[in-house]
Amino acid sequence: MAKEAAETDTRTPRERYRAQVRAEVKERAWEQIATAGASALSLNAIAKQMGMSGPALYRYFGSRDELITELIREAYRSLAETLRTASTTAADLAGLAHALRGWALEDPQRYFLIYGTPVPGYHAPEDITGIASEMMTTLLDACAALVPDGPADEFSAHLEDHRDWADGHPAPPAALHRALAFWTRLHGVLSLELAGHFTNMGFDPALFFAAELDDLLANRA
Amino acid sequence: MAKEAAETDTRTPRERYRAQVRAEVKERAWEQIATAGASALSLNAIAKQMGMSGPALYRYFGSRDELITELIREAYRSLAETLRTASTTAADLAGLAHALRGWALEDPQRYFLIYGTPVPGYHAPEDITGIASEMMTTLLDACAALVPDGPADEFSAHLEDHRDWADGHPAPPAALHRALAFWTRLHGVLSLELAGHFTNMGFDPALFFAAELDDLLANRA
DNA sequence: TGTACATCAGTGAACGCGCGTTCACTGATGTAC
DNA sequence: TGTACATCAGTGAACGCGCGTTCACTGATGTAC
Repeated sequence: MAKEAAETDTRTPRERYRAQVRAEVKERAWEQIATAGASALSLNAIAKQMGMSGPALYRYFGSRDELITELIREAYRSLAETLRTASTTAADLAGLAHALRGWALEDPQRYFLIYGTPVPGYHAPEDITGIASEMMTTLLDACAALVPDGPADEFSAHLEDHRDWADGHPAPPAALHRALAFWTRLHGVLSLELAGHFTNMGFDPALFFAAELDDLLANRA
Repeated sequence: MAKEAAETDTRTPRERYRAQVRAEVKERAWEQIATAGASALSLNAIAKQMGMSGPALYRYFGSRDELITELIREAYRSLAETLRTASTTAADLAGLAHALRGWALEDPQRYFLIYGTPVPGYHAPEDITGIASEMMTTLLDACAALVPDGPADEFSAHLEDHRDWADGHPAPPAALHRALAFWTRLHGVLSLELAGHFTNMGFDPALFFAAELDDLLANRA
């Protein structure tokens, strides 16, 4: 999945085993999250599921919070990776949009883990911010390729002076604006769809998503 | 707040007292939700805060779930009411948008209670759907007043045949489309803002919200 | 106005549950000579 | 190749916690005659 498979594994058997158990713990955790949401995630339950005792997991994760943090990292990485892959096969915004939607529908609770209701107490470690913004790079690439740097609207002007989040990306302000709108508009549709707010409303969520995407693609200044 | 104050109160003292305690329970519940999120809501904690024993609350609410359901109802009603009020003073979409934003910022966790991550197990009682869609009526009124029923795009055509959710509202398809977009786009910006995804990004969320609103107001077919 | 009864708010004890987490320990696996 | 030691995965018992919820009961408040 990540590294190229060719290079020989220099890890000791113990290290390999550790990594394997850690992976299984996370796998079970994802199952739990998919079924009952992140708030229901329980170390003891995972341990039981794996046929071991609760305290055993403390060999692998320092605490419940540490596990959740790791899962959040994994989710952000997975999303970024998905978009990156999509951008290599079809480097347009439509491709990214559908990759995003697919990723979200694949596991709604994973989507909500990163973009859903924040737990008032929890504060993510610093490195998360960086990983979270990785996906923006792909988005900005696609937007920069598209926008003809037309006359900037008011907010684009504001973005020109507040582009820290773009992390040095050379995209013109209009592209920054479009990347932001891409993100928030599709999130708007997706999150409401995943949360079930469209059920019983009658229309087809996929068509609505497509319509929002079309509007995003329409290049008007 | 609700009914006109003039009409004499026909309730017995006991009924009045009951209503008062119920109200206080809900008030404390809202405090708890605002501070620690809905998942942390605890009947026992509320009871302790009110200086009574845990089981006492079961005189007022059948269960924890019943209390939460009541809070959800209250949130939907409050939002609908807020928009309704806004529409009487300034009956345009901009007024509604700012009322919505104000309402959301007033208590982010209340916003998330209805529009945030759904708990996989929980299923709201039927009457909630109706209350939830009340706010749509106000939205549709404002949109119908605005849209000149121009040539419909593809999704509007789809909406023409799938307008159950509009509950008989006579708004033209383009207005339906705009009402939906209004809802989901502003939700997109708001929910990400409230969840803190814009912090450290540098730009001003209020300006971005305004930009999205402007785009919504721009009348193009 | 006073007495007899019904209603109902609130208490305290209890049940059963699962949680995160610590600790001292066993036993297997790896390492060094 | 064999022995002595160190590392470390996993166990079981335990702590303390708070939760939702039930139940039998007390005592105050309201109602009917």
